[in-house]
Amino acid sequence: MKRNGAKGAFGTAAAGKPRVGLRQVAAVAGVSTATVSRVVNRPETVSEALRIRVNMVIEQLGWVPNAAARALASNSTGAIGAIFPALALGDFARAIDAMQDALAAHNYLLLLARSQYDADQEFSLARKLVERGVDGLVLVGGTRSEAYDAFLSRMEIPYVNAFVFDENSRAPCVGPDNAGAMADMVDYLVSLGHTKFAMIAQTTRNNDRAAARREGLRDALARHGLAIPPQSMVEGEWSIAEGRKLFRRILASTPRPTALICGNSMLAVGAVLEAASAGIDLPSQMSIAGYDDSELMSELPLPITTVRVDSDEVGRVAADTVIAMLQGRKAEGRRILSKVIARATTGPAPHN
Amino acid sequence: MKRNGAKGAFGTAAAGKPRVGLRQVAAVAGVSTATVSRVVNRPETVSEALRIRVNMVIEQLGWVPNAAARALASNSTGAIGAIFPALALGDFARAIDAMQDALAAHNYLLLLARSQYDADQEFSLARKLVERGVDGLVLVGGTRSEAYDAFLSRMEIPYVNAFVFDENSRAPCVGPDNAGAMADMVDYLVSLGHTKFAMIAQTTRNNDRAAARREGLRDALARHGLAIPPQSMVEGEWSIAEGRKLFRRILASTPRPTALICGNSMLAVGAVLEAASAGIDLPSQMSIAGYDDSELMSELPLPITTVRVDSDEVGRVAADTVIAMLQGRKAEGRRILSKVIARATTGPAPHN
DNA sequence: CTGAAAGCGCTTACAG
DNA sequence: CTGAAAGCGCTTACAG
Repeated sequence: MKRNGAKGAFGTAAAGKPRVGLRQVAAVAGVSTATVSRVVNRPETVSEALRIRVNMVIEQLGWVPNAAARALASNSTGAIGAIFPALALGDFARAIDAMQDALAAHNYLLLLARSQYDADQEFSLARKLVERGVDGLVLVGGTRSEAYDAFLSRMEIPYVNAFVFDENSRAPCVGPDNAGAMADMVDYLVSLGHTKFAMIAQTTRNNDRAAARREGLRDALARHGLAIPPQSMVEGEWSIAEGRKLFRRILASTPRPTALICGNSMLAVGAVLEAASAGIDLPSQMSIAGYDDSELMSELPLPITTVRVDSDEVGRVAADTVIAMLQGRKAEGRRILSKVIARATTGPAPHN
Repeated sequence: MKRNGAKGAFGTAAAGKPRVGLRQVAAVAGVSTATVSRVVNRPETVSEALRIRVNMVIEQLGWVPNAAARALASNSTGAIGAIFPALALGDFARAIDAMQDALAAHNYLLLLARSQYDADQEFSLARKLVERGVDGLVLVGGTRSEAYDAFLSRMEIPYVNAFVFDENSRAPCVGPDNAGAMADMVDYLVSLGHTKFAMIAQTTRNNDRAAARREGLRDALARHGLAIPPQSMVEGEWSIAEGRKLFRRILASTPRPTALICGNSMLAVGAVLEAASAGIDLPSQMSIAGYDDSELMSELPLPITTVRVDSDEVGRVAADTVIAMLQGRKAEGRRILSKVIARATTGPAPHN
């Protein structure tokens, strides 16, 4: 049941437009369709004369190969899917950029989706991407429902967990040691004499990175014989306004902490700005630290102490790892380094 | 040349895995492949009994349709491509989020790519997206090379120009009147008595929005009998550090302007911060205004005057417009409103 | 190095 | 409402 008005290698001139396809290219060039395909996909297997001739015809006819047909025939789409909770947050944005570059270098296209920190939405997007035939997947975090996990292994699709690191994960992980990063921050602040801590964590629901950071902080404090009282542990999203509001809450709690750790850069900026509004001098009266080193953290009048994660590296390595898996090479995952960047908002604990 | 070890409707049980497909679903359900397809795509055309039976089998077998095959057979992929210069900049990030939601509501998937303000890269990404079979395209801006333009019309793919507005464009435009937005800002500042202007424009290369804003500013000034001297017109990227650096340059130029307009929010933040460092009081000694209303603009100690564009609306309407075109409905494009938000960084011109 | 032809997994007019 | 079957536009073993 032909959809075109005519048939045969040349016959399509009748109704509608000829819709140039590989078949027409082959006909005009006087070669088989196999040869055209080879010129495009494995040019080294074709004689130079034919290669040149075919390429000229392709150019002249302006043929654009149909990726759906190619995917169907070759069982591979040349696309990698990535699902991020959000696209515009500092660390993620940088990783996405780096990932796209790394994939492009290997001629893969990145299909990007955003789950809004919603587990169901992520699963549903993963299904859509797989249906659409991505060859591999980059996911954020390593915690998912049984059904989602089962789906992933049933589909036998290679994927990596980004922004987390766990050697025992079933999929390769490419990310920082979230708990360890926070422990480093705690150690740094304890070394400054702080004993009364508070935290404005990033919402931990559907966010195993944030949860790991919170636990990392708790464990590190415990190691020093310290603890955070419940009223000094709050959660917020990713905004300056939220950081301000929650800082007020922390301030009202007793005992007033001398060291506040924020779960992301925007919360930290909000807290620092609100401290100024409240007339609290940093760091003499209180130390504030963040997580994620966006430009804002260093450019504000009071540069903010934070944890820097090489997010470009996360994106680049995540991309390379999926590609390695697709090529059947060993894919190991990699722990990405993080480090405390001490700046003006932290200092020795005030004397009592 | 079968790739599977066996053939026939049931025969694939041999080697490898059965790879459940529509064919197996049909066989198990005891219906034709046509019926399975209808159950999935036009369920209302199938009797309830069959629909239920088939859906159970689909569920039980965990069948995931192959989008490549579907695209090839139906000549439509259910995907819309979008190419943005960058993904994480305030206005773009918001538009992308809104676009994704609007597309998802119509069951379209968004394929997102990033051109880095590079015209060649954009053209090449457009080709890749079209090869990959997107049904439509959302592009940023309305200026492109002849070859790119020709490609777009040859492919007969519906697309919209986002973030610009031009009634005479060959494709529907969904965006603000960039020149008019800047003219409004000029009018506002002139009404405050300013006559000596400077601008830190966003780089205008490959950016017709930034160019339009610069020209809009020039024209508006001319209407008031004013002009910007060359040394008071500089260009920068999207960063606080750049805003700081260029503010220093503006400050060193003669005559020193009393009103500075910045091409984006980060440049404005940098300029405002650097003004503070330079001991220049805003707005008594100088007025500074930005463009784009990110959270930063209102949350810093000195809230910054800016132009707000409803970017969510840009994304939403752009998505709806492409969908309308795909459905063969009239697609008109739409001018998105922008408005000046006066805040603390602007005020009456200082007396000489 | 090149070609003839089957097959990838769906959709959809056509006939009933 | 349902089914038999052609066709979507490529790729790729197989044979030469």
